[in-house]
Amino acid sequence: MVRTLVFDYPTALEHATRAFWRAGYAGTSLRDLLSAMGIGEGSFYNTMKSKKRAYLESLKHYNATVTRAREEAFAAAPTAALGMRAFFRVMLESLDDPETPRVCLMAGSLSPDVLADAELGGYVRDQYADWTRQLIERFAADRRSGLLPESFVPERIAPVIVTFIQGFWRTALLPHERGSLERQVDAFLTALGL
Amino acid sequence: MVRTLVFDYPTALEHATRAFWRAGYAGTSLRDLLSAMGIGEGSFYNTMKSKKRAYLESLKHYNATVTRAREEAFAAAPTAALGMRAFFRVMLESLDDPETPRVCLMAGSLSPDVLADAELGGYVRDQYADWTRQLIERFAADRRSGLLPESFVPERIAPVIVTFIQGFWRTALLPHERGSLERQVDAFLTALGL
DNA sequence: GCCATTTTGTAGCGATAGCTACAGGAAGAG
DNA sequence: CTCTTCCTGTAGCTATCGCTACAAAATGGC
Repeated sequence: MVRTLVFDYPTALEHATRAFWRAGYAGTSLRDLLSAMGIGEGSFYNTMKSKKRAYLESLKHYNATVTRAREEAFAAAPTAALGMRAFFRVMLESLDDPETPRVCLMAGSLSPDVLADAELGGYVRDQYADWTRQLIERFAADRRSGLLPESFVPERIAPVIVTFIQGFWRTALLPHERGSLERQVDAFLTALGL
Repeated sequence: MVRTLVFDYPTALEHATRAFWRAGYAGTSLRDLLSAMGIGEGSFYNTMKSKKRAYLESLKHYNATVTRAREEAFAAAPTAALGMRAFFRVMLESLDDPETPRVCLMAGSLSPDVLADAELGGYVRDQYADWTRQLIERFAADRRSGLLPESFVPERIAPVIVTFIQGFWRTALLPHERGSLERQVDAFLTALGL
C-alpha cells in the first residue's frame, strides 16, 4: 500500500444511500451523487466502479440498517400479529420525521429501470422472495401455536401484505393529513385478522 | 385556415399514450415518442407544445379508455362487492395480453417525477381523490341497501383498496406464475368482506 | 529523502436529453 | 393562378448524462 483513501468509505456510502433514497436510481445523477458523497469522479470510480454498483451497495446498506430495523420490530413482538403492527408503526414513524424521505429505497427499486438491469433486478427479486418467505414462516409458526386461526393461510396472506406495502409507499407520496395512512394500515390489518 | 394537418391527431395521441404506457414519463424520450407517433418535431411542437402536455393528454386519453373500461365493469355489476371483483378481473385479464404493458399509466404516474410537476401532479391527485370518492359512494349505497353489513365502513375501506391497487401494479412487474396475483386479489377482497 | 504505487482533481469524451429556428412546401381564399 | 397562412422536416441549439484519460499529489517501504 502506498497512498491511503482520504475519505471515509462508510460515511460516503451512507451519504450515497441517502441520495438514492431521496431521488431514486434514475433520479439521482452522478453529479448529485458525488456532491452528496463529497468526493470527485476520480475517487468514485476508483472505489465504486459504476453508478450501478454504487446503487447496489446503497441498497445493501439500506437493507442492513433501515429494513433491518423494521424486521427486528417485527421479530421482537410476542406474536406475528403484533409484529406486523410494530412493523408498520416503524414505517409510519419514519413519515413523521421531515429528515427522512417519504419513500422506501427497496420499494422504489420495484421499478422498470432497476428491474431491467440483470444484477440489480436479481438482487431486488431475491430480497422480496426472502422477505415473503420469512413472513410466511413466522405466520405458520404462530398458527401452529394456535395464536392464529386455522383459517389464516400464511401462503395466501403474506404476499397480500407485501403488495399492500408497495402501495403504502406510493400512497405516501400524496399529501395526507396525519393519521390517514395509519387508519388505512389499521383497517387493512384488522381485515386480515391481525 | 390554409393548410390542414397531414397526420391524424387521435391516432397519434393513441400511439403516444401507448409509448408512455410502456415506458413511463421519464422513460420515454422525445425521440421515442416521435417515432411512435410517426411525426417529426415540427408537427409535435405545433400541436402538443411540450412533452409534459403530451403526457397530460395521454393520461386523459388513457383514463377515458382504459380506466373507463374498468370503472364500467365496476358500475355494471349488481353489487359493489361483485363490482370490485369485476374491476380486478379486467386488470388481471390485461396481464394475460402480451400486447398490453404490465403496468398502469395512472399508477405509474404516482411517482416523484410526475408529482413534482404542479400541473401533472394536480391532475393525478384530483383523479385519485375522485376515484376514492366514487368508491366510497358506491359502497355507502350498498350499505344503505343492506348489501353490505353495518361494520363495513366505506371511508375506511375504500382508501385501502386504492392503496392495494398501487401495490398490485408494482407486484405485477415481478415474474409470477399465472394465478398468483389472482389469488392475492381474491384473498384481499375476501378479507375485506367483498 | 527517494522511489514505487495508489489516490485525487480536472478536463473532456461521445451520446442523448428536450426544445427551437427556419426554410420550404402544401392548400384554402380571392 | 396567386397569395397568404400554416404545417412540416431538417439541422442544430444548450444542457446534462455516465464515464474515462491522465497528470499531479500524497504516502508507506527502503
